[in-house]
Amino acid sequence: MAYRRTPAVQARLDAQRTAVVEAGLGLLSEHGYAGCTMAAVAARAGIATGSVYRHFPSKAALSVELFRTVVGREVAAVSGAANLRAHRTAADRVVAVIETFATRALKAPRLAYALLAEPVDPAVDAERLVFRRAFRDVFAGLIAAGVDSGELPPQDARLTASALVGAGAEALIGPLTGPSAGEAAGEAAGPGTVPALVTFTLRALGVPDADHA
Amino acid sequence: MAYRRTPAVQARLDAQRTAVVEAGLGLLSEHGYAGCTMAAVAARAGIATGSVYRHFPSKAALSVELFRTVVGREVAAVSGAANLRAHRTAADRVVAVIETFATRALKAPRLAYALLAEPVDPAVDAERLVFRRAFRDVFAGLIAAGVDSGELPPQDARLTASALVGAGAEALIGPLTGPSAGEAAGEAAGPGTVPALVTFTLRALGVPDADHA
DNA sequence: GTCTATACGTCGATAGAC
DNA sequence: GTCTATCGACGTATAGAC
Repeated sequence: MAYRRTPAVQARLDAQRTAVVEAGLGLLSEHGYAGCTMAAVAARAGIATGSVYRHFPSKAALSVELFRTVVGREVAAVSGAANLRAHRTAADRVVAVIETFATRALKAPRLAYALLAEPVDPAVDAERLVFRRAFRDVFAGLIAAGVDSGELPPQDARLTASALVGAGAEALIGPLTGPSAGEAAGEAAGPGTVPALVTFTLRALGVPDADHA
Repeated sequence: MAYRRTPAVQARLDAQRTAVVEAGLGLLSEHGYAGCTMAAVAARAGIATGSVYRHFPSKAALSVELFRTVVGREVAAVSGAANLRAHRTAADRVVAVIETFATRALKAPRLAYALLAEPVDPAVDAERLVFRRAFRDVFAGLIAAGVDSGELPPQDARLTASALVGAGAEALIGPLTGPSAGEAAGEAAGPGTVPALVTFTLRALGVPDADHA
């Protein structure tokens, strides 16, 4: 008689896989990809090192899954912020996205650095491209609407959106690495980072009165 | 008696190393890092695959050297453009950097994509961070001067500089991948890319009359 | 240049599910 | 009784220290 996986076993396997992912997310938040060794993940998940390979064929595959999971959260968060009914203008929505993104990043700097800039396996690098596209599309929709309504000056919404994604990411990398890493001083994540980024964004969009209170 | 490398041998070795780098640069320009296999580099340099390891301990080391070489050129090019005496304002200089960078990138799209976004070995990824810092510093100096002179509104020059680096890089990735790669249409590198990026830059800097001809 | 330490991925053995 | 999941140590490669 052939062996058939019972629901109980399947449930246990699923739980174990979840535990692996949870362990990986925890390590990623605390020590970035540098701390995500297979041994460390396994230990935190309470299983043997070799058992991780029952769920992921390689470290790269696990790394990609962790990346996608975290990025999924971030995209959902900024999308939610953009769609709040309190925001009446396109600029408001774009700013909400930037603020949400930056605030969340600065609140979890190690994780944000891991997602944005930490040198990683090429497989994860490839995922970064798709995640940036996702953010770009969020921006592009908002900007296009603003241009159509006449609120924003005519512009290539796609290009402006890409530029804002790059600007936000790059502007955060400095403040992100400053406090945690032992870099040369002068990169402190001053409390002015988010407002400064917002001002940059509004100006870049071509909002008439960019220097708002 | 110990073996002593004669000048003639040394010269031949140096020439071989140069040939390897040249071959790598050629492949990088034509097919990106994807085309830079050790075998392909060796073949183009006219030596055996194993001989490449006489000059570079690993593929990663060769990749890093190629990256640094090309980026060095780019930094020199934009620095030169920024320092032209014809430019009278800080905004002019910043725009010159952006234009130079973008124009050169669009003229060598495969190479630019390799430098900016292609998934690569983590060692090259780490180099990207230092190269971005170099560009940021170029911008930061120009912007700080503009703020000091009152030409530009008060702002964190460091942050604006970082944001512009990210914006320029990200805005180009789309147009760069569009024409060559078989992506979905709509990402064409229209002739308006550079002007659009310049407009974005001027607005972001807070230049009063950003909508210049 | 050697030597140690770390980390990925695999393997044989054991315990347990069917 | 057969097949599978788990363990944990091992092989191998690589990076960093001395």
